[in-house]
Amino acid sequence: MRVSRFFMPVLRETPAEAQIVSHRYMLRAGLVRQQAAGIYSWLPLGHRVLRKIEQIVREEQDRAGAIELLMPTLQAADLWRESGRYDAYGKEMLRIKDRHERDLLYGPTNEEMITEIFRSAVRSYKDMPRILYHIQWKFRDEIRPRFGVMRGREFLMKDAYSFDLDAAGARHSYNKMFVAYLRTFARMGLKAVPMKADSGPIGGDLSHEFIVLADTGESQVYCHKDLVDMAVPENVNFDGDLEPYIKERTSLYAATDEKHDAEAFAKIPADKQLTARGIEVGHIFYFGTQYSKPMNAKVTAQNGEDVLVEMGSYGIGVSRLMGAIIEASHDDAGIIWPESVAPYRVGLISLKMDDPKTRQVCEDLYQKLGAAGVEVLYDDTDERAGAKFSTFDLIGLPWQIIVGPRGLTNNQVEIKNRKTGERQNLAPEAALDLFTRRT
RNA sequence: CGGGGCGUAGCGCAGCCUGGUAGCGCAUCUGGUUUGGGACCAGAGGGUCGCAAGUUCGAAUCUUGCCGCCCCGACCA
Repeated sequence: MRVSRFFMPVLRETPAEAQIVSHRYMLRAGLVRQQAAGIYSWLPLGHRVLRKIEQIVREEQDRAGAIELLMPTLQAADLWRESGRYDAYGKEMLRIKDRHERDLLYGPTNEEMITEIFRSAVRSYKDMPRILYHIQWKFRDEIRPRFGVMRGREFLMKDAYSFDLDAAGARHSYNKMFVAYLRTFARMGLKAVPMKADSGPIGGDLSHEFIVLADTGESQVYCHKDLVDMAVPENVNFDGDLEPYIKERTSLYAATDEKHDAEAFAKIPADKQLTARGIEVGHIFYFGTQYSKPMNAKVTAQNGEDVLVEMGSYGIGVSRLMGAIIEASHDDAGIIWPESVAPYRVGLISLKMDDPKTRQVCEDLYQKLGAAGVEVLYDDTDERAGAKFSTFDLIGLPWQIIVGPRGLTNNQVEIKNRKTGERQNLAPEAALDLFTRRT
């Protein structure tokens, strides 16, 4: 993409409403625009990041055996009356009437709907177990939205739901999601620690929150240091025994403020005690028959008896993750995107568009990088060098290729790593090779 | 919802206390000089001063009501 034809409204100054760093940079780098309290438009750069996060979530869900579908944002109130939650949910739920005065709601979550879909389609144990998920916009009318996209009212969420014949099966489904989450967050460059959690209004008795450690996190967390850098499970057989992966983590102390047990924490060796701030990016629940019972979701088991299905639900805050990633990865100049979610991998910066040699080398690099499938954002504008450097540091692409007449007198372009700040001078062909051979 | 604050040009702000018909920086446009870390000179455009009512000869400024946004708290992916 050429900057001269792109839509990337960067702000030199910070809008007054943005307090925390991720919010400030998201506005300044032109990732989002606020439309109302807690409701955002996703501008092209932000949209690309959102799609990349979403895709990582999708791939890891699929790998764990979950199946994607898509449910609507609007739901009929009757469905929620069946579970009893229409009245229980309170003002957080946005309630709407259609032209016929029928009660609708903008879904804050989808347990009822997925239970309805499942019960109407599945009769036999032979179609079990299943994990179904979708990635869809939700709305929760928070009393006070804040921190930009980190606590919006409208947000993109992956929510998965598991259906099993018995508690042991449900436990295995829970474990699948547990492991999938470890992999998902690690791929985004995040260190997410599973912590014991309250099951909250959704209910249930087995629940973990996945917390990203970041200084600006909204909640206080306590955990064993070894959890932070624990290796992510590779080559997992999701149909095999997953308990060892779970035990490895749950045997070490980790809790959010609400569940914190100071005595247990004190038993950790002092040099392993970690008190930090955290951002919740995922939450998994096992809740048994809490919805299948009132909604009468049953299947016939092998012995011919009808049994209520055992369920769990598993959320990831997809749009929130963008904020969390920035909180965890930035410096004074701007965002530092991990390569896996960066809107473009490479920024190609022409320092002097009216220098024929510079232009020719840039155009050639741009064309060849593109042909090789490297995502490149090419600044072909007449801006001054300093302005371009600042902009590219702000938007945080992992790599910059800086091309100017000074370097080209020695047939050199400069490669800058945004994260480390390391620079190296290479011939244009060598720079091209550096990015194309690794893809 | 309780407490605090803010709404004046695209962004950041001043002006309000003490009413007299709107200003600064950045950004934008034109011309020129510049050009490897947010240039300089000259000129130009751009504002229902959040909305409404009231007070007044006159309201960005005073009064009342409403709306929106931000921060702290209780709540949440």
